[in-house]
Amino acid sequence: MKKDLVKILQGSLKSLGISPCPQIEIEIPREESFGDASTPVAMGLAKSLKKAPRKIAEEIVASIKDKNIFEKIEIAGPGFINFRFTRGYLYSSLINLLSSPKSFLREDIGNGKKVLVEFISANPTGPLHIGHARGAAVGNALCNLLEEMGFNVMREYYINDAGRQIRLLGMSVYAKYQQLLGKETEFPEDGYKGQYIDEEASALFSQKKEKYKDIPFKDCEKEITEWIYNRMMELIRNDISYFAIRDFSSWISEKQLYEKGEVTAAIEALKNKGFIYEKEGAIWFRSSDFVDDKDRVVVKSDGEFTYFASDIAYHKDKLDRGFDIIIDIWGADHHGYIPRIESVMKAFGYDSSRFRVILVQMVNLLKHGEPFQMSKRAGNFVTLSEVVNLVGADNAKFIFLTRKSDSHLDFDIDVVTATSAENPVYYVQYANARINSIFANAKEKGIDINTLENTDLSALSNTEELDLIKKLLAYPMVLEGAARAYEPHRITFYLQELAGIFHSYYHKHKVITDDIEATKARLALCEGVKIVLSDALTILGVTAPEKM
RNA sequence: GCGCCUGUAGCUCAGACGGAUAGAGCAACUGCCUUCUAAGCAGUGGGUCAGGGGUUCGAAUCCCUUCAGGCGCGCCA
Repeated sequence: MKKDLVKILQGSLKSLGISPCPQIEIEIPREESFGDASTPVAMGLAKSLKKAPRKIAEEIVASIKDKNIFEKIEIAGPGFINFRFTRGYLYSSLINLLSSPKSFLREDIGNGKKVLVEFISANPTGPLHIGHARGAAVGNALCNLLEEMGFNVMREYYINDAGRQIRLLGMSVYAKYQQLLGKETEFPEDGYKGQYIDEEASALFSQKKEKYKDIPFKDCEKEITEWIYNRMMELIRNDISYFAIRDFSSWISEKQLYEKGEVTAAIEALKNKGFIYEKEGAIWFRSSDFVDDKDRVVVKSDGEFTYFASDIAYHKDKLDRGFDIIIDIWGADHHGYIPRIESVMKAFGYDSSRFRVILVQMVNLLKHGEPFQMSKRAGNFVTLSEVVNLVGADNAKFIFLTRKSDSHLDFDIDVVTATSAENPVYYVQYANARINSIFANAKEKGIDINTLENTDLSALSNTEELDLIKKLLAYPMVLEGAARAYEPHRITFYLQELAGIFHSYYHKHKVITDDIEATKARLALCEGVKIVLSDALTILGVTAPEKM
């Protein structure tokens, strides 16, 4: 729909001698009387052409050559051009959707551009929690979306396996293990205290028995941290797959960045560019030359690298791999890091408009409107797997995607588990299940549902049917907007609207009747709805059950 | 103190690059299962878009400012 309109308008503007051709916006007016689609393009041109917008609109309309897909074109308000499509156009569009869904629904805006999306990237020191779950849902959906829109997407998880934290984890397990063996051992001050640590210590014992009994930590540190690291990574991978997040295409280890000398090399590279200096025994990066408000230490005066140093190396590594667009998905509590990483990107000469951090806000877990603390299984936080057990993966993902990622989210267990309209995921899935049920019914009656794309649709004539078709035609625009803005939540809202129109239609009109022509036309419409519902749900990473 | 995010109906939130009379769900109230799934549908009420100023043909949207909430400001990770 948008494609067709833009093409027509471009031709029109060209014949009027307007160049360069401005970006042509198409919107779906919320008011039915304003037509099926609308463009404000004349208003945008008013300034540069020094003419009244309505006058320009008139000229544009007059110069449209091919008017046969329109029932009506009107100029309204301050200068909108409103289009009303003929039924014939709607029918043939629906046929196109049925016969080749992918090419009809997809606007290739990616052109194979290489995109890197890094998300979750939780420290391998424990199970994933509810905050990670939101980032996972957003990252997964965004990757799916971009991939569908023609980008070449790489999904990446960065593992902070080099620092103090992983060592602390090892120490915590070691201490618990010694305690199991009846040896009084001091538990590290900032050690990990979750119950999972106890379990890991028991597992260590049942696997290695008394191997480390009288061995001081420093002598078995390497073995134990490696052991627990592998266990934690397995735990995280399991959590990810339990949440039905698509596999990552790459896992980058911080430790390996050090081992391959990338950290030193990255700092060296910055030094060669003159962005590194020494002060008070430490090594600094001149981030304040760019967008940061102060310079940042990369090597401490005791000779240790800071966490930021490996981040520099990691982002340089991303740049070196030649991505056109680099997206980091972070918890909102890390927003203070954006300027320094942006500074790094700029220091390496990367156009920072191609780097984007998406912040995912905190999740407030509630039950019955009250803050909800779950079992202390993993210390003080709620784990992802517990959430999945409680509310289901589809449910949780959908809820996470019903907000823009940078707004706070109240996640109320009662609301989320309610099997009612309070719960949008069921509402949408239910529409799909109903359609399946209609098809099952049709099949039983011996109606051929395999060749619906050859159906004569002229029986589709009531408002609800035409509205449904128009809504389907708007779907590619939603996808495009969501992809350009990196906002998968727009799809969620669209889905609720589409499902709403369908439910209403379903209730008002019976699909299968004695009128075989009308029945087939309506089945074709249902097929269109089904295609779009399942397409969108798939992008969001949510299943579309056949039956509910 | 500085920076970032948020503030839209009683509640939870949408609002597309500045566009037309500001939207949805829930909650409240009224109806609808002999008919393809009632996890559904139809209807009613509900607003100073936090307040104030500015930019322009036009502002919930952009700029300034005040207020409220959250987060971040380390040679921590």
